[in-house]
Amino acid sequence: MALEHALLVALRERPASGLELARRFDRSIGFFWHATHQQIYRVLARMEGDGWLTVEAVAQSGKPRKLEYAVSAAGERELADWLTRPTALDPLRSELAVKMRGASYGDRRVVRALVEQHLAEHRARLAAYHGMAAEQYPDPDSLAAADLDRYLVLRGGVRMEEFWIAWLTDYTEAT
Amino acid sequence: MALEHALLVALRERPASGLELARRFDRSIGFFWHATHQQIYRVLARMEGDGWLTVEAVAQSGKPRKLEYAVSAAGERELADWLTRPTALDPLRSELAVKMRGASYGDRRVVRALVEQHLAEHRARLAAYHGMAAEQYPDPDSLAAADLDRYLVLRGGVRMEEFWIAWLTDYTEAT
DNA sequence: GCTGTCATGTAACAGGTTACATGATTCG
DNA sequence: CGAATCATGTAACCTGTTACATGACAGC
Repeated sequence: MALEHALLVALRERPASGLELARRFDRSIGFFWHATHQQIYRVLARMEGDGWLTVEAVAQSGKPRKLEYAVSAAGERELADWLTRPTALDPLRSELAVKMRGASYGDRRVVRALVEQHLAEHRARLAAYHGMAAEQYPDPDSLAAADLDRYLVLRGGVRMEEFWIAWLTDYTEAT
Repeated sequence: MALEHALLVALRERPASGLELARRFDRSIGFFWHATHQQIYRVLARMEGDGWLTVEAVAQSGKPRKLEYAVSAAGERELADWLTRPTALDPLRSELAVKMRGASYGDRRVVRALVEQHLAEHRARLAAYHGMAAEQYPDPDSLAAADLDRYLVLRGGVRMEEFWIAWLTDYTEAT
């Protein structure tokens, strides 16, 4: 499992509650990882039981109290160790690709329309990522350490959307 | 679930046994979908129970008999219907991206080495895909219908590997 | 008879999704 | 009071992975 380690990275960047983590996973880190709040709560509880995290109840003005998690020394060791372990190539599962491949067994025009819809959504995402890059990293050449890492992963998100746009455009032009 | 539908596509292209499907999923269709033989057997049995597939025991010379599955009329209807249903954007989960983002919480040089190893594997895959394209589709401009679809998905596989190579190269040059 | 390959499976588990439940607090 | 938002969780289910089991057949 790697959600645990994605959470360790997120919590080392900044301690947070379960819901805050879920929201963060819908943005920055979420280019390449996603999790629902239900799953996050479950995993946080287990990690705290394993001693990787510490919890603290934090009162908030105007909102219910939240449980803020932070990485413990044992969690830091686990994260550092995990970072050195080899990783298999990340498999991609694309339902859309299966539909593109099987288009001739149904209505090709509908499949083409689905592709065009995805294309529009990927274009919107690309624009959003460009906006985030311009806002959060106005001067990319002067970045270092953790800031540089975050920027480079955002660059990956941009390239990913460019990949989808290029491929799906290719498809619509050829069909 | 979409493994069922990926199997319907694969079996409409050509009836096959469970193990043959598993092998096929490691190649052509496998750019964007993967499944182990254990999972495939389980799903095939359920699909046959649902009436989407027919089975036939086929004797082979020099090998044990195999169970060959083919798509039934009900399966064809289901596939055609699924092809018209909208699909959410395919989420990508990348452990390597999490490691890149968290590199500063461990040994950055080791993370960099992992990235270089992935880079080499993606280069090898790209070469393999180019080889498949040259061998199976020597004249892409004259393709139509199912052959065109398969070629366009292979193009997607090529673009995918190019995405990884561009991004990971980017990363190694910046760190 | 042993090893390797082909072929089909079972069982236990881990990971992830979906639907629902509960309570605090603010705002109209 | 009712609706909306924030926050934490439970339960049931589905999907996918890992480890193991079984048997047929070929070649040495």
